[in-house]
Formats: sequence, C-alpha cells, structure tokens
Amino acid sequence: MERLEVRELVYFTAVAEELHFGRAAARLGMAQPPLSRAIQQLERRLGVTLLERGNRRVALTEAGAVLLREGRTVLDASAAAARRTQRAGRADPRLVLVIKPGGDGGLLPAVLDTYQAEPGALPVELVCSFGEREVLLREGRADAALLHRPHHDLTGLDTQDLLTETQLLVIPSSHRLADRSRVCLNDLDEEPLPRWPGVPEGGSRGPEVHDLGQLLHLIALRRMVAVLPSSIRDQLRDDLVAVPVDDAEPTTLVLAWPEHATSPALAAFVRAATAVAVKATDHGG
Amino acid sequence: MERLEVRELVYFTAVAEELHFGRAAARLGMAQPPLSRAIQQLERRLGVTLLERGNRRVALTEAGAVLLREGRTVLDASAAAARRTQRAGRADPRLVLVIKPGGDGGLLPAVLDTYQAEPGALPVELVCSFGEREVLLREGRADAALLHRPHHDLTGLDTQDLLTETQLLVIPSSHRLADRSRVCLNDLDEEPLPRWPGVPEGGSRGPEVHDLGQLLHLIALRRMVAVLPSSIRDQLRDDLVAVPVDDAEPTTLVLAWPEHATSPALAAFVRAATAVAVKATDHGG
DNA sequence: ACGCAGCGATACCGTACGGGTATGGAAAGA
DNA sequence: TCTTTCCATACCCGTACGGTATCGCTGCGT
Repeated sequence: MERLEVRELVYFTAVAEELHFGRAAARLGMAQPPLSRAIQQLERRLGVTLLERGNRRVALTEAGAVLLREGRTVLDASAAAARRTQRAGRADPRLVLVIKPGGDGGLLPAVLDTYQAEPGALPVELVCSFGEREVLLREGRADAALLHRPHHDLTGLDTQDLLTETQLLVIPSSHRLADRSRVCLNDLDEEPLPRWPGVPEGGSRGPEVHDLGQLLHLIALRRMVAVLPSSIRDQLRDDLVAVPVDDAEPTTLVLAWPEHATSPALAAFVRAATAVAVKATDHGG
Repeated sequence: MERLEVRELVYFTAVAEELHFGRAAARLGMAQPPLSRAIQQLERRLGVTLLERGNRRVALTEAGAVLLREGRTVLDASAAAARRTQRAGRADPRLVLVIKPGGDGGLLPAVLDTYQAEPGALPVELVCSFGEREVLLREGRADAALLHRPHHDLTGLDTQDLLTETQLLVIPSSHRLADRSRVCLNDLDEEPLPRWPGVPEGGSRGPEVHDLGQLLHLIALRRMVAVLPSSIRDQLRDDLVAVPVDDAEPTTLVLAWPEHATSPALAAFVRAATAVAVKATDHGG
C-alpha cells in the first residue's frame, strides 16, 4: 500500500473545496501545474479517479467525496497532534479549560477549588469562548471543555455528565409572555431566537450573539428572546424574567475532553468535577 | 504553524517504539543517520524535544509520549482514508459487513433480506472474523460490523443497538455444573475460559480460539468452558448444555460503523437492521 | 464560423531536500 | 585503557517538487 502524505491531502482538499485548480493553487500559494501533477499522482497511487474534469467544470467523484471527508479528519488529527505535543512540551504545564461565560451552571468555582486540592494539580487556564468550543478541543488547543448536550456534537470526545437542567425562556418583564407561569415551544414560533456562532441555522432567526451580556442586553431591548439552562437565573438583570418552558428538552452540562487522553492532570480534573457534580445534585435534588 | 508530515510520524513512531535509532532504521529499511536527522528536524519544527538521548539509552519525554499516541491516530486515520477512498472508487460497489460466525443473534438472514429490498441496496460482502473485528472498521477495510457491548471498545464508532441478551455458560453435559439450573461467575473461578484473539488477557486463561466450531469442540473435550450470549443456544451440539449465568452482565449486539459515515447504502443497511431488531424484540419479548 | 478567453495538461528546468556512506565522539563494560 | 555501542556530524548524490512557458480543448461571444 502506497503511503498517503499530508501535503497531498492539503492539496487535494484545496482543489476539492474550490473545484478549480487555479484558485486552489492560488490559495496554496503555488503555481497551478505542480498542483495538477500532484493530484494526478495521488490518483495514480490510489488507483482511483478523484475528480471528474469536465472541460470547464471540475466535479468530485464518489471516491473524491470520501477522500475529502476522510482527509479532513486526517488533517485535523495531524494539526491536533502537533498542538498537543507542543503543549505537552511547554515548560509551564497547565490545564486549559474552555468555558462559555455564564455556562458553567455555577459549578466552576467549587470544581476549581476541589481540583487544586488534588495532588499534582496544574494551574488551570480558563479560556472563554462563546461558540465553537468543541472545535478547540478537537484542534488540540484545549484540554477540556464545558459543553451542553444535546446542543453540541460530542462525537470523538469523551464526556462526563455534570448537571442536567430544565430550560427557561428569558424575556423582558414587559413581554407578552412575562406573566405566564409556563410556556411551551409553540408559543415561541414567531419570536426571534439568537443564532449561536458555529451552529449553522438551527431553525433560529435573528442576529448572532457572541457573549452573555450582549445577549441579555438584546433581550432587554426586545430584539430577541432566548431559551437557556435554568442556572442563568442567578445572572439575570432586573428587567428580565424567566419562564419555564414545558416541552424544551432538558440540557445536560458535560465535561468533555479528547478521546484517549491519558494526562493524569486531566484525569484529576475529571475526578474533581464529577465529585462536585454529584454533591450538587445530592443537595439540589 | 509548521506542517507535520506523515513520513515524519512514521519515522518517529518507529523510534519511539524501538527506543533505539539503529533498530528503528532497520525496521524502516533505511540507514540510521537520515533517521536521526529527520527526528531532529521534527523536534526543531515543533520546538519540543521528543526523545531524551541518554548516552546508551533513548527515552520518551512527556511530549514524545503524547506525540506517539496522537501520531498513531493520525497514521490510522491516514491509512483508513486511503482504503476507504479506494473502496469507494471500485467499479463493483459493495457493502462489506464483518461478523463473527455464530455471533449474529440469528438476526442476520432477516436483516440481509430486508436490506436487499431497500432501494439502492448494494451486494453485501460478508467477512467472517473472530477477533479484531472493530479494527477492520477503524482501518477502513469494512463498512459495518456486528459487535458486542461491553465486550468491544466502541469509541470512535457510531452504533445502533440491535439485541440485548443474557449470557449462558456453555459446558459439556458431563460437567460438574451441568445439572445446575443457574450458576454465578464465582462458580467459574477455576474454569479455563477462552482467550479471544485481540483481547489482551481479560483475566482469561486457556488457549486462544479462532472460530465457534473449534470453541464448542474444545468445550466438548473438557478443555474449557465459555460464557456466551443466549442466542448460541440454537447452535449447540448435543453433547453440550447451557446454564444461565445469574450475575453475568447482559451483552448487547450492536451494529457499528465508522463515525461520520455518509454512504446512503450504509444508511439503508442501518435502517434495515434497526427495523428487524425492533421487530425481533417485539416478538421475543 | 471564427476567434478569443478560460482552464487544465504537458514539457522542461533548477534546486532543495531526503537518503546513503564514512566518520566522529561520548560513555559503559572488560 | 581499549573496545564496543550508538547517536550525531560531514559530505555527496539523486530524486522529485515547484516554477515558467506553452499547448490543447471547449464554450462563448460577435
């Protein structure tokens, strides 16, 4: 079996994405002829035609589509490998945890305290990011992340459930639904819901939001409403109210980390978070 | 960020596994000096030392251990990408399903019939393999596999549960436990259990077995006993009996396929298998 | 119908880098 | 101290990757 080189995959994905050798070559910062040759070579070595060269149109074959998808995972894995290795080699070891501001269900302080008490605990570096948090994990830029199920795609990650919460509708006190004791999703059919960065049009309309303060502000301005886990209750402004949504499926806060991770520091962190979570659910009911 | 090439990863994993440049070079079929240089280059580009060169001893650094693990996943993904692309490009499209002989829970005929009735169904190629079945999936050599949870490691695979079965102890009719109406795992402490190929010493002792006929034969010869899903009852020889094991955790037959697979043929197969499975559980209770 | 423009393939060339051989040099064992 | 072992350095060569120039095909515009 002939070897499949990363450089070739970079070339191929560029062409497969542009469907145009010239533009792909420009994107790669190289001339078009060597790119053509590299693709031909790749096709010869695999014994498979990847691109249908209609004279003015380049199209992916079935096999090409497969290689595009598979190749992306290889490139992702390769980039992640490089970054994780570099992070592991740094002189100042730290645990990078990525969170959504306000999305920690109130557990984070206790988790951090518990973790720091563990033997061999590393300094924790918090990275706040509103969208695309799981991408940071997959890219090897972070060691762990707080995510929400089923909101995030958790394939390829190991996870530990921390906290399951019902969801609340957050609206201005002057909203037509503000005095309801409960609502259901049908009531929101016409409401502008936020689009979360990185989530491609989940039936949501309205502008993209990038942080919690901005979101609450927009809600207060009657530009939108939002359905959020019940733990944001603590962080609401005075001019907003929260109403339980009966038929919104509960959201689970999960701690996620890359599959097959072996770092003892991460293992200790998972232990700490789990311990805090079970204590919290014991108390909270 | 500098690019991380597959060739470099092959070189590094060889050295990391051998912990010896000379042997690694021999394994790679090359001379030692260029290998040394390649590793140094890799270290420079990552800005990380991967190997501790004690004068007569080569050892992995922390970062090196990380790169060894991550690099293996890259190499696996790369090999899988190549094979899946080649399979997708073949002139005669087929769906490769890997099974364990006798391990289909009796569902397979119905699943195959149902699938062939689907529009756009491909010919199904059955591959029988006793051990290492999930590896075939991960290597891109098969499209789907029948596996058992919790026996197999399903990380990195998508799965659909088909059938949950209790487990039976299979023994010769002359065995000391043959007239028991039930046993528990403690009763088996001294019994020779088979070692499954690919499973590294799961507390099992006794010889490796590679197919079901051989296994049953060895049981009949009083060389071993085995705990198996209850659906093998149909395939028992006259000189063997099966006794329920009270505290053996139930086994679930799952259909597994590579994460993120998009092939419509595979999707149809999953549909067919799921349909047959729910029908079977409805009937069987 | 003819010509032009767009785009991928081919031809040809230079160089950078991957790989080989020979050798150095440090350290452990006899 | 001499030898052995094993990784690094020095130096050389060939390949193959990338660049420039050009061809050839085809669809479109007038």
